[in-house]
Amino acid sequence: MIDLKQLRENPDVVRASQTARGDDPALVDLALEADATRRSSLAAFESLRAEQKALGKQVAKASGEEKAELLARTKELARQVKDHQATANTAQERLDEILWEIANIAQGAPAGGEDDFVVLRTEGTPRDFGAEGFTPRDHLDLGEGLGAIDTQRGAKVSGSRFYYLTGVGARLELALLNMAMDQAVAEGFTPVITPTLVKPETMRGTGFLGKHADEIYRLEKDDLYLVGTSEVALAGYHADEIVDLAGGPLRYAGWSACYRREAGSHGKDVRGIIRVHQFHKVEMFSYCRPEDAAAEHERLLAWEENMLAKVELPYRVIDTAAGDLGSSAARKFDCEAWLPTQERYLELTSTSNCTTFQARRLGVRERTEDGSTRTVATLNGTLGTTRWIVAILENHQREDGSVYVPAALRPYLGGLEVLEPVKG
RNA sequence: GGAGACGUCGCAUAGUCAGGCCUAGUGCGCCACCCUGCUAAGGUGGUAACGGUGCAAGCCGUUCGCGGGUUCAAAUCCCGCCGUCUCCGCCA
Repeated sequence: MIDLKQLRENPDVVRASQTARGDDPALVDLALEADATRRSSLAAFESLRAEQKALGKQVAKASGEEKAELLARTKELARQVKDHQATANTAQERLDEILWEIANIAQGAPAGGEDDFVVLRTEGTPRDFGAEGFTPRDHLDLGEGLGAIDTQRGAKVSGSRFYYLTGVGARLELALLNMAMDQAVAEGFTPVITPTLVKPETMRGTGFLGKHADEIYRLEKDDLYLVGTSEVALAGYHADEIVDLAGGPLRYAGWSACYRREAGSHGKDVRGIIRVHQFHKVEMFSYCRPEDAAAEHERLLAWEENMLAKVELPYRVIDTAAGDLGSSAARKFDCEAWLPTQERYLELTSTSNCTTFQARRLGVRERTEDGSTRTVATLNGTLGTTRWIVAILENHQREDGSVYVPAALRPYLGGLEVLEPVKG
């Protein structure tokens, strides 16, 4: 949720952000209107309520005829108080409804939609398989050859977009995620294994129940949601708390399974494990002071790039356009690895600066030096996911179907330097 | 799944049975000041969040797990929900 004070003082900034995102700028005026209604109705209720309380005290002291007369007056007053309270409540609810619909204010992100990103940098050079004299195989071919990926049985047991990781596939995922965890811990993150089922208010607070609510699994019977990322559980971790940021940002590295319905992506990335309903991820999450958020965002990006360097992948960094941010982010950087068989870049990491948007919805504040409280900023970023296996297999494949293991990963694979095919 | 106990201002606790003097008391902790040549001890005052209003000091409202209800008036009475703990059952 954006800051109501800011909306009052700089409505144009919010309107511009809504427009850049392709959202409705008229919401801003609806909010201002609702806020005015709320304030006037609240003032009316509060003065009546004060009068009622004062009269109530007199009732307690009075007796006899005097009391009867007071009771008559105060009865009528009570009725009015109730009416005004209802009006004030309605106005408050109306305002909340609108405020919860307004997305975070984009900051520095290019305007436009999914295709309007800006490429910030390109790192590493894709291999020239033509020069090497062979046609690269895609990750599923390779994965099946290695006995690492089994989508057939995944579909048999759970349906499309499910898979088994077996043998070196399972080991590779564990290796990658353990390496990610170790890096995070070395950088001072607190490792956390999070719940993957959360209550509606937590899911709503993180901003995932807006336009993309269809992406999320919901357990109707229990009124719980399956998280699409541990960001959700980590954002909720300090909900309704006043945290201490005097010693710097609070940084958590979440390890969790992630679940996505992939509604509306029928026919897209149907082969292999690029786009699946369940995967595993190590996610960085940071609570910091609002003025430190931009710098923290750069740090999260740098840590992501560290991981990409360790697995020796060519990638580019993009600055996501406003319309592709998701409702909570003010800015988002994605790292996309080169995918040789599709000759395109594939998102491997995503880091978002949610400024105070999520924290305000979730009630995460800090104590300032003057003793007051204020909302903190939250950020998140990917350190590793199952999908990385796709890029690792394809980029590090050799003509015989074996796969080179990046040096940094070897300690996590018992020293294995090459993944060898299990058959022909 | 069954039974019971509990949920109060950072922590601990009083208040709930008998609704109004609760503007939620007390202790601890914390902060400021005073006193004591230092330290210990002591004294005085302060000590929540959110919102409204005001240039400001301040004033007002809301919040006693959450949501409803009864009443002129609810921490207190009634209903529903959530959470914690204990015991029993069931399953690891």
